[in-house]
Amino acid sequence: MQPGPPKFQRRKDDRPGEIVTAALAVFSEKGFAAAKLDEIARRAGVSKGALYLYYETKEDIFHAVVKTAVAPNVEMVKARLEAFPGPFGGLLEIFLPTIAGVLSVSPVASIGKMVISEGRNFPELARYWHDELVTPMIGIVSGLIGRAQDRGEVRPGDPKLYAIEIISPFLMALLWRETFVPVGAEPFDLNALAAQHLGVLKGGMLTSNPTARSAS
Amino acid sequence: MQPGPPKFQRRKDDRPGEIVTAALAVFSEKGFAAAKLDEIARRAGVSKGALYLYYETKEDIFHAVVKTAVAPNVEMVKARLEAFPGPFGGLLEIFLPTIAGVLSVSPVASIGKMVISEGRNFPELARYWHDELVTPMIGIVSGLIGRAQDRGEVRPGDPKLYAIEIISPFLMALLWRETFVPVGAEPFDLNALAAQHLGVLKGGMLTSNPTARSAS
Amino acid sequence: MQPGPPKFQRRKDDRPGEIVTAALAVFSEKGFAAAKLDEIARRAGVSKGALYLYYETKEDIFHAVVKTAVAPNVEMVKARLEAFPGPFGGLLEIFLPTIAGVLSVSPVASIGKMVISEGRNFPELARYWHDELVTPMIGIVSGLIGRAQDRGEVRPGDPKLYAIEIISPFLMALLWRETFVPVGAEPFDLNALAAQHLGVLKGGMLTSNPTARSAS
Amino acid sequence: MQPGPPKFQRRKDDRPGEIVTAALAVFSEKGFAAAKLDEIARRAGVSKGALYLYYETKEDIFHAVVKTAVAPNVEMVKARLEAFPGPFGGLLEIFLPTIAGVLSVSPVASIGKMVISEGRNFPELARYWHDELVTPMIGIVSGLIGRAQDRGEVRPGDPKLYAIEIISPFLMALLWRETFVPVGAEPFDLNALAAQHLGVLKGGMLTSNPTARSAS
DNA sequence: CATGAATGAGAGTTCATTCAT
DNA sequence: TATGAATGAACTCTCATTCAT
Repeated sequence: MQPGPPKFQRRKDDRPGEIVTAALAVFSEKGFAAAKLDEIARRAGVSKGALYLYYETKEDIFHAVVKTAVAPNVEMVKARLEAFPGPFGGLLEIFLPTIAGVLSVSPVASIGKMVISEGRNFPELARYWHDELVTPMIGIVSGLIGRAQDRGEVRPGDPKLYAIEIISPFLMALLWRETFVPVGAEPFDLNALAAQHLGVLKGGMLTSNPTARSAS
Repeated sequence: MQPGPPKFQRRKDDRPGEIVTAALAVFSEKGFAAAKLDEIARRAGVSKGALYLYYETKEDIFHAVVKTAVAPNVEMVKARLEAFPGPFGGLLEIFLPTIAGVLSVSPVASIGKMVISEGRNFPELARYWHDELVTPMIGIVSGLIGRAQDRGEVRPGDPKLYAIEIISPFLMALLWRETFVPVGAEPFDLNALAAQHLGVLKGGMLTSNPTARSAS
Repeated sequence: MQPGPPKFQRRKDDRPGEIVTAALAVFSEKGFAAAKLDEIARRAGVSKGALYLYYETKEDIFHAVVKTAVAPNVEMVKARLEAFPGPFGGLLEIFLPTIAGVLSVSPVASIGKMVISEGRNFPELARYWHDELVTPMIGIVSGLIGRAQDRGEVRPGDPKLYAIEIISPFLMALLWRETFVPVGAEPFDLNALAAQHLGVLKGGMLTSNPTARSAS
Repeated sequence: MQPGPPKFQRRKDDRPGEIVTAALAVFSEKGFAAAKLDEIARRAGVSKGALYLYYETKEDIFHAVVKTAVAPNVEMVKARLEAFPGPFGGLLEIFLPTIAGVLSVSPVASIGKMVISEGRNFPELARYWHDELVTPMIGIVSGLIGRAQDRGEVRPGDPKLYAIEIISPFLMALLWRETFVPVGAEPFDLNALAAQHLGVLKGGMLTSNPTARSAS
């Protein structure tokens, strides 16, 4: 009789992390309701009962998954954006490809789609994302745009709507990837999108003579 | 009271239509899994058993709902877009506000969100939408853009990506409305968005001298 | 292929009654926690799911069972007791055997034991029984005793404590039957108990000269 | 500090006793099924796993609790009762208040209620209590009554039923306290009950001239 | 066609019990 | 001995689907 893997396994305190990782995968594949705790447990390598050592309910696990994506990101992005030295056009040149890259690898994308999908049934989560991630992000970008307008770099217009302009093609590409690529659609080339989007924004959002700004 | 006509045959007997209408409301409020057939039947004014006289399963009803939005729209939009006489810039001027208007009232918006939300669990639906609605629409717009590029009205670049550029802010506004407005967020002013978006596209996508080269 | 019993059976409105009857049996045999809905359903001849067409939760079924015993009894007993024409001693002669008889056949006995057993975990039920059954009953009996004292038939003393005296041997016999008889103990002869109890009460609670009462 | 005695051997190491004490509290508050081993362990100040070093199963702990109450009591009570010198009436005068006192403080009361509540599910325990505690007690009292009858102190009648008469009001008061007092009912004054009960028994059970026939 | 009571498989959750440490 | 993280069987409850009427 081979000893095989022991029935009871390690009991580390990275269990919550493993569970959240497994849950993220299952929730984002199936949605909240269709996700089975059995499968989350299996993928996390624990028994179903073990989930309840760390989380109170299925919904609680879902909350943990959604909140995972938020905390570490906002401050870092804010710091990097606000520390950028050059003009707004230069910032776009740097950051559009960065967004494209982040969306390709980060779980933020999957989680964002989950928030969109399940927001109606979990208003607290929608509110949490709105308050903790989306509003701050838009605030940061709007602020940068407003200051760029003061400097004459960006045309007149509502900075929030400009922020939407900047982000929305990436959101659409993300949803495309999650929705239509699995059924055979061609995925968008995020780098090409970033490049072409940069062109549109330079031509349509920035002023043609950025040197006209009041203080050089 | 004549015994001739059987009572009054109370309505056009558009039971399937009534069921789909009720189902659209419930599915878009709750999502597929959380929608109860009891509620759909109640809103449709029929018994739960009656649903099964017209549809085989819950999923079947969902399919019917999703397909509803597609058929009548594509051909009409295509006809109107391709019949537009003026230059591409003029077309944008007309159609951006139209898109804004349609998204405000049409069920296409709700259904689109449903497709995004539930696509993973119902690949046939994702494929159906992709094949029947999204791809044709993008094809139409890409075609217009391509011809406008031939006429020198639109800058060089991938017409499909330009199509994304055009649509994506409206998609984002729609998702914003469905996701964050219910938890207290400010909705976007779709008309203002259309106006500002038009400005960006004119500056960033169109050429400044469209008549420059009539034939390439 | 024999038709056999149809899979779906009658749908009368005496289902609640059948369920409560089955539930009474199971709850009183096993206690609340150890009673399985599977068994209640099986004994009621319905599926597990059918229970939920009539009751919201297991606890709800338990409530229904407990309340069953109360309503029809109090008023009837009160009427009969208060309509009794003769002296208190005669009333005891009639009613002690009656109590013995009722406890032998009525579900009140089982339910009473359930209330005692589960009262801690279901305070509402304890309160309900206290308010609706026990307190009224004791009130009635105390009232009779008080008036008998006024007539000089019953010795001085707290009428409520006398009421306890009257009832308690029957309660004890009931609990004996439910607790020890199933493991082989000899059951009490309720009639003999009633007779001997009557003797004790006549000698120890009633006055020796009932004719001394003020109004004869 | 001498290295001799190993540390201080912190306590008498009466773990089983501590566990039983904790378990008594939890079982009598919640009943068997609703009692959680987690809570017993917590109250006993040990880990959940430690319970299994001393007892095989939850049921085993329950057994230990129930048996606790029995052993030390029977012999002592028997000795004291049988050593009582005076007539039966005098014995009642002494012992009724004693019973009242014991029921107020001893865990026997709680355990007795547990046996009543859970007896159906644990027949061995019912049998154990019946055989080891209840039957002996009733035997002792019946014997005393029988001898008192022989001495002409107690009226004719089944001694066992007289024993029931004597005890049952206290049992009822106990169950009242456990069941209805927690939901707001007035508790019985056990001393008043003992006094009034004594009066009833003297009048209804004892003869008026105990010395009449010394030997029958 | 239409009803809605009834079904039963399947889900989330609990908790006595086990075992690696 | 002692711990407490981990297990997994069992339970209550839900709801899409079916069928007697």
